[in-house]
Amino acid sequence: MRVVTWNVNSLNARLARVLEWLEANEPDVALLQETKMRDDAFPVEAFAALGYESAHVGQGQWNGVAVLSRAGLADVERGLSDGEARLVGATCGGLRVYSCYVPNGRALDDPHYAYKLRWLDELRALLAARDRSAPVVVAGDFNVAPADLDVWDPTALAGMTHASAPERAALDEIVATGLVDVVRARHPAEPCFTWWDYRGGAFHRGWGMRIDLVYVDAAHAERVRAAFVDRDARKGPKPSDHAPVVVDLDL
DNA sequence: ATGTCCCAACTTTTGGGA
Repeated sequence: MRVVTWNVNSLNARLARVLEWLEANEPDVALLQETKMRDDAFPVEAFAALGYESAHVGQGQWNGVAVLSRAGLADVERGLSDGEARLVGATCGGLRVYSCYVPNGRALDDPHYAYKLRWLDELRALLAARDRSAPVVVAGDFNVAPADLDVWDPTALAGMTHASAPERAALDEIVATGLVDVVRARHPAEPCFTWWDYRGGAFHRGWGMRIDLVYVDAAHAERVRAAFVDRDARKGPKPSDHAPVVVDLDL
């Protein structure tokens, strides 16, 4: 079972690249974030032509998350209590998956930062209450770099969002529900960045962060056969500012 | 580091968000 998570930064702007990537990499399940479209605009047919069923939670201009699956798609779960289109869960052939788009936070003293922490805590509560009998993948754009290894220059992030202690503690609490960050588990020393700012030549300068994460429940983490970032997908014309993160599971 | 990209709209440029 190949699962990918990818913040596409507008599915309208990225559709050709997403379809091309799906054809080339053949994931069984794709978890998308920042589709930035309403449900009635979601390209159901384009994904169906590649063999994918889809579940989309959209709100229009901002946010928007989706699950695409070639392994079945049932028991769709839509959103948290905030009403924003930031979470969709589904069961794909026995695997429970969640596509997450965590609030950005904007700045440490911004109300949006407190909202980010509340949102992460609500996700933690949802995951703490999950059905433990099924394998689960929780993935997406968490807008948090879990450790200093996950940012190009920790000193540049001092006093900024994405690397603050409360955000990292919120991720730790999510992990404590019994999850494993499988990219970091398999690559303990490489940064494995997933996002680079469009500005300032950040990609070519190596100014990135690892904020797109894939968590697998601890009981199935040893079934991970590969976990990697497809950095090449950040290159070329009209890229997203995020790269896809791919995990292969032998379930 | 803030040099870009994407969206909406009182749209052909600006402002908000990331």
